[in-house]
Amino acid sequence: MSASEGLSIGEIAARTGLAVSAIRYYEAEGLIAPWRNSAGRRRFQRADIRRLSFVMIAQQFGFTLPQIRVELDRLPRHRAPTKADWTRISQTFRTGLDTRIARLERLRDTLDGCIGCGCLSLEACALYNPKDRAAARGTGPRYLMGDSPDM
Amino acid sequence: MSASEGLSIGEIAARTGLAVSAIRYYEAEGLIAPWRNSAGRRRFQRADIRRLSFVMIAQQFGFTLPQIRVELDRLPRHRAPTKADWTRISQTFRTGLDTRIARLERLRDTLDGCIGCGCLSLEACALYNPKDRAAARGTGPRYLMGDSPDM
DNA sequence: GTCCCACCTCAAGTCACCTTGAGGTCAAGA
DNA sequence: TCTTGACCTCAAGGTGACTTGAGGTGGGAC
Repeated sequence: MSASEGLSIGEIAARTGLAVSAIRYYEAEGLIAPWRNSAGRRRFQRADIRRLSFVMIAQQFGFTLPQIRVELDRLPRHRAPTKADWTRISQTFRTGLDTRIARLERLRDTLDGCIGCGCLSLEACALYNPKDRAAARGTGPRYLMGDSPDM
Repeated sequence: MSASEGLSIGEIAARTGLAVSAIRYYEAEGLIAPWRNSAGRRRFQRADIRRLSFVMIAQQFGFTLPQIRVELDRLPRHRAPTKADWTRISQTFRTGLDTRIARLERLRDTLDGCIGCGCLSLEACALYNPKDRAAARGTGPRYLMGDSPDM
C-alpha cells in the first residue's frame, strides 16, 4: 500500500467516506494540499483526514467551501484543527445555528397565526414577507443542507 | 393597459414583486397557465396573483417548484387556493418546519456537547454523523432558502 | 506478455431556479 | 416618420458542489 510515504487518495476516501472525485475537487478548491510521489500520485498526511472531517462537519453547519477554506487557511498548511481552534470555530457555528433556528421559529409562529386565515393577500398576509424573502434570495442556489425539505 | 381582458405580465410582475422572467419560467414549469391575446401576449387572471404568492410562500417553507406544482395541480386550473385548501396545505408546511427545526436543534445540542472537546475523530465524534449526513446529501443542490448560512 | 486496478487530467454534465442576451413584433406617442 | 417601450422566443449563462466520461499511465499478479 505505501510504496512511498503517506496515504493514497483511495485510502483517504475509504477512511472519510468521501468519494475520490470529491477529494480531488477539494484539492482544486484549496482545502487540502497533498504532495505527489514520483509517479505523480497524490499522497496525504493523516492530518488531512481530520481536515476533511472538519470540512464535512462545517458543511453540516451550512458553511460554503470558500468559507471553510478561510477557516482552514488560518491554520498552518497541512495542520488539522486543534482543540483551541475548534473551540473558537465552534462558537461561530453555534451563533450561525442559533440564527437559523430563530428564523425558522419566527416563520413557524407566523404560520401558526395564518392557519385558518388563508388570505394569502399580498398586502395583508404576514407570510408573504418581502423583507425576509429578500434576505433569503440571492443569485445562485440557496442551501438547506442539514435540513432538506423532505416533507 | 387592458386592451383585452386580464392582466399583462408586467402588471403581474409589479403586483407580485416577481421578475418578468421568473413569471415566464413558472409558466414553463406549469405553475400558472395564462392565455394569449390576439397579439400573442400573455394575459393573466387575478387568481394568478394569489397562485404566485402561494408559490413564493411555499418556497419559503422549502418546497421545490415540482412539489408546489403538485399542490397547485390539486386545484382546478386557474383557481387560487381557498381557505380550505390553505388549512390543509399549511398543516403540511407546519410539519415540515417542525422537522427542520428539530434537526437543527439536535445539531445544536450535539455541538454543545462537543465544544471543548475538539476531537473531530471519525470514530468517536458525534458531530461527524454519517447517518444524518447521508440524509442531507443527495444529487443536486441542497437548499437553505429561508436560512442561508450568513454567519 | 497481458490483464487489471488504481490512479491521473481535463472537459463537460447535473441539479434547481432563474437571469441575460440576441434578435424580432407591435402599438402608441412626439 | 421615427422612436420608445412592452412584450415575444429561444439559447445560453451562473450559482455550488460535485460527478461522469473519455482517454492515458504505471505497477503488480498471472
